[in-house]
Amino acid sequence: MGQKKQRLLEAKRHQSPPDGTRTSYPKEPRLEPPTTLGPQRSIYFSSLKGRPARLGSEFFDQPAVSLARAFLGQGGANPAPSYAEQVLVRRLDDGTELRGRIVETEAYLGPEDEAAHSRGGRQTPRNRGMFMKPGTLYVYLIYGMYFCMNVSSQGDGACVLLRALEPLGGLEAMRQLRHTLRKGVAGRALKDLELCNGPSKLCQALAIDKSFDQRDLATDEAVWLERGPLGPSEPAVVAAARVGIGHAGEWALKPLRFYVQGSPWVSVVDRAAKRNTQARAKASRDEDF
DNA sequence: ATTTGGATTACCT
DNA sequence: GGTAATCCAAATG
Repeated sequence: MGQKKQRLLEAKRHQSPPDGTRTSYPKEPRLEPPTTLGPQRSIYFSSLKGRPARLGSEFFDQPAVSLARAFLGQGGANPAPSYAEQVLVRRLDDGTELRGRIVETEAYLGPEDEAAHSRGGRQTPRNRGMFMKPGTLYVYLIYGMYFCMNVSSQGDGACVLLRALEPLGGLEAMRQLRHTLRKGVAGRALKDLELCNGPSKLCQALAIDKSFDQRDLATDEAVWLERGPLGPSEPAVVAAARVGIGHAGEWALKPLRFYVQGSPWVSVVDRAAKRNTQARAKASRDEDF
């Protein structure tokens, strides 16, 4: 009931931060600028003051939890005072660039993490990417039909799963990719919110498949990471239990999933965290009076 | 050589 | 809230 309303309120709040500049979510499907020709600007430099937009290997060389938060624009190895949420960019063969701000991640810590594919130090042909240098992609097939995309971090067998993006560019191409790659023939058009709000959905939307396994996010021509626009402050990040790992005992409960608080683009909102947030918000409202 | 199950999604009641 | 879909690869014999 109040569920939907709450979500709208959250979206709205996040849409219009008090001081404006940080984030703005499109109110309606936005038509993309022409994507017919090759890049109209360099892949490596954005218009932002000549600052290199592409993140290099050093960014990925931090522990999994730190990297998982850094993807969301929080602390970590970002040179202060840079509080940028990171943008994943995928350049299709025809030159179309698809962009999405990373809003949800999960950290997998390596051998000791019972929920990780690398648990117990298992190293197999499939999960080799987890053990390669930070910034290496680990893409694997799940449930026989979907892909998940991870980025290797510092630490043996540690990596970060990308779980959700806020689509920023190439939305129509994403919609088409999702439409054609989706299993059902069925066909209502997907809402913007449905494009990238899940680990396998974002892989479909960006046309990421097994062929991207073990590629280097720092140097690959078809996929890379850019610093988003700088914000005045770090985004609020929620830490919650990871999704879809019923087994793994105590490890299933650890707060190793991270998402941008209040973002409507997140795949799963943590109920407990949400209640706490509301309680805090209410408390601070009450204090204001 | 066989068996088992999954870091999910979409559609059902 | 429940569950079918779908197949690779890890685990086991």
